[in-house]
Amino acid sequence: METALPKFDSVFSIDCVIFGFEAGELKILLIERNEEPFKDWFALPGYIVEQDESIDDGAKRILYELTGLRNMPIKQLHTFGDVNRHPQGRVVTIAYFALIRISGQKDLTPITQYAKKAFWHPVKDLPKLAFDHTTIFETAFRRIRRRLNYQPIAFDLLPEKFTLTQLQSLYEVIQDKKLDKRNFRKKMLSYGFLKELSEKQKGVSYRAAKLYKFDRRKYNKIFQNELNIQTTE
Amino acid sequence: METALPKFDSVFSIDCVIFGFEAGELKILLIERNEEPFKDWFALPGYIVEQDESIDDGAKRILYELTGLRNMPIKQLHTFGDVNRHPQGRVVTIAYFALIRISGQKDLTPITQYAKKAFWHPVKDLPKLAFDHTTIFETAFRRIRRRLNYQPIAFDLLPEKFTLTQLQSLYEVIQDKKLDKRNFRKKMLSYGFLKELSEKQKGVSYRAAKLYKFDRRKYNKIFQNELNIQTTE
DNA sequence: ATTTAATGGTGTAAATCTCACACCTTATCT
DNA sequence: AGATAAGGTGTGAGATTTACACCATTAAAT
Repeated sequence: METALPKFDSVFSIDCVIFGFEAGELKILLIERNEEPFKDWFALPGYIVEQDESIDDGAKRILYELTGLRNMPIKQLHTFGDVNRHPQGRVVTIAYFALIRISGQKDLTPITQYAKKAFWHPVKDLPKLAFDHTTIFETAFRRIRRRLNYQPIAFDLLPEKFTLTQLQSLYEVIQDKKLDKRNFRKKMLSYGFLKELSEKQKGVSYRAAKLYKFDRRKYNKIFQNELNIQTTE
Repeated sequence: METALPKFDSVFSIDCVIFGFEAGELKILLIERNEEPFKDWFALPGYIVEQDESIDDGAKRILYELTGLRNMPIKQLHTFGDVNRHPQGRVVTIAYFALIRISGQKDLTPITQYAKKAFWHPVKDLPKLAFDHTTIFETAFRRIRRRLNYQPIAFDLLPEKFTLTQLQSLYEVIQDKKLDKRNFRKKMLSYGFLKELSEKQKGVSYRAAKLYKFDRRKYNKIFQNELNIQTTE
């Protein structure tokens, strides 16, 4: 038996749901905890916020310390504040989420001892997570599913240069439904914010596809008039 | 000079942005504070959460105590956690919002001494508010503006029986643009969730309009298949 | 009784968007 | 050369969106 853990009196923590896309699968970042409670469990990267940092800054710092990912473009998701969500007392957690390129990231090395490791795990077939982290994940997943329809978030998950097939399969994975190839391409290209490159895909054992880039400047120009693109929420 | 206020060490508060519609104007509920800091200022109804209540419960309690409104259907908006947003120390605030019927509410009497009074104020021409409450309001307003396009939130603001003109003018006020009368009516009626009553408007000095009701059961039946209607976020 | 003022209530046609649907092309591998 | 695997393309039907103007009804004023 271990000694009782200290009790918290009203603290806030951050938990991050970081999405990535790799090998045709949507994944999130998990850590393996190295601390009680829930020692050795898998969990979302999260920790307690300091007194003298904003929650946004804290979220970035915590994500960095637990996973080695610096300065990620995270956004606030939702705050979870049930009385008994944390066994050590009153811990209200502010959840953040981000969609990032897995490919561009070096290794995931926790800077602190609180996590043994950090790793990508497919969202299909997630293990049981510590605390109420499964609920937090589900909230985040619902959010990006909806948001996919009105914000260009897919491009954050893809490599800088991507094929239309990759883009389509990402949409299919997030929304869990098949899309029609011709209609999908027609629509995507009609927006006018995809830049066709002269390069082609490499290293595939079949006809190589054209590569495209997302042109954010054009996107902003096109959609600046449409009612309030939300950027921080 | 007054004595220094006590310093807070990591507490959470709730602030509520409660929208109403009256006399053709969109309004929110404000209180006049009766406590330092910002004594005598106008502010969103808000206070500090207790140790033993969830943030959702706390939000309902606080709204009740400050305005006399019981058991409102509030939803979480966003959490504001800049370090210096509260002069007394670290107070992270979780903002909630709701859209309600002004007409059905009795008087707004604060139960606690912390507010001198509570009252409706048009969102056009809001006064300077305490803390970062202006920012919180703006976030809430952006949220409902967007949401109006995909959720039936307008009916929460209207009386139970309303005319199509009232409904249209509410849309126009929230989105700050004129809509075409024929197209608006055609579309609203095409959804099939408005029930035409046999009653007519009363007490107007011109031709009385037909009254309608929002039929939530029908709405749910019609939209149950459409990807995840978000209810709690 | 008539007029005025104010809002209620209605339809159509053009343009755009959405959706369903199938085959040839290109590159690589054997 | 043939097999394999994905790349890439167009059309027509139906639904939705948009622009647009006039008569009807009621109460109040004269």
